[in-house]
Amino acid sequence: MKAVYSISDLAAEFDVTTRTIRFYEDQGLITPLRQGTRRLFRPRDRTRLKLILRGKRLGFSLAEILEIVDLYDAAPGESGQLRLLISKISNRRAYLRQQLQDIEATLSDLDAVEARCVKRMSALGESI
Amino acid sequence: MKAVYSISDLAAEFDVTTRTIRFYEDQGLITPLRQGTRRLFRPRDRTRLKLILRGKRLGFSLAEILEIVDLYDAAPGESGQLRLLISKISNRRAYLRQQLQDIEATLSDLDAVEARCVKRMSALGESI
DNA sequence: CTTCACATTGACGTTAACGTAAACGTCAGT
DNA sequence: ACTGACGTTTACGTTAACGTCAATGTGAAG
Repeated sequence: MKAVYSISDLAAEFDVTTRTIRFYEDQGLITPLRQGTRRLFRPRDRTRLKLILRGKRLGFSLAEILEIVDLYDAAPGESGQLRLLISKISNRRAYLRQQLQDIEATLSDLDAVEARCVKRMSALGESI
Repeated sequence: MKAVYSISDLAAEFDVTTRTIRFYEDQGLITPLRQGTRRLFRPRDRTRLKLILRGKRLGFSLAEILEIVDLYDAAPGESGQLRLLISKISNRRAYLRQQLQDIEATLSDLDAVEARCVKRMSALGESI
């Protein structure tokens, strides 16, 4: 666990292009330090990137992902802000639960398809 | 459960535009019947649409979704085809399992954020 | 017959999320 | 001093998944 990473370090580790990482910075998703003109990524930035990619695998847009990762290090002092944050979290949870249902439904569909498939194969007298 | 649906029936039921449905037909995702020039959607088409939208919620592209829904009513006779189908199913399962992990990780993250949040509120002496 | 809601096919416009190319800076190694 | 690997910004190109007209057809109701 290094203290700083170059842009190509992270690109290699997470299998994205440097262009992608710069684009994420452009969109305000990451804010690496600078040493002169070069970007310096701290562990914090690395974590952010990891979260971004996780969000992408779940099909969220970058705008949504920005909202989500911003939840993580929001430290609002006022109680109105806190209430808003909690409500956002609740919305996000509802969405994720829907996704869970979708995945389970799909997995069970796949089970059925595969079962038919195996049956058909054994009918053909084939070994698996 | 009607026998046939108009395009706007389905659009209303699933909260998409007719444009979207026509686009899906264009991409070969649905193939409704025709009565003259008009589209006639059978329960089969309705089910397909439902599957498509489920795929979308999981962040799949239409191309991927086409592959997935095609798994469902593939009835290949030859054993090579069957083996291929089973391998595709297995790949899909792996992807879905990754998504499950992502969702669980995110949910647990949200738990942590919320806990911090609640703690902060109680420190402010507020009721929830 | 006309109106009206609903349908059709084109065709161009739009947004997100990068890809790609150009033109250039910088720094360690030989 | 030169090369090569790595970095930078700027800017135009691309693809997916529709949106948005426009022009037109069609069937039932008044």
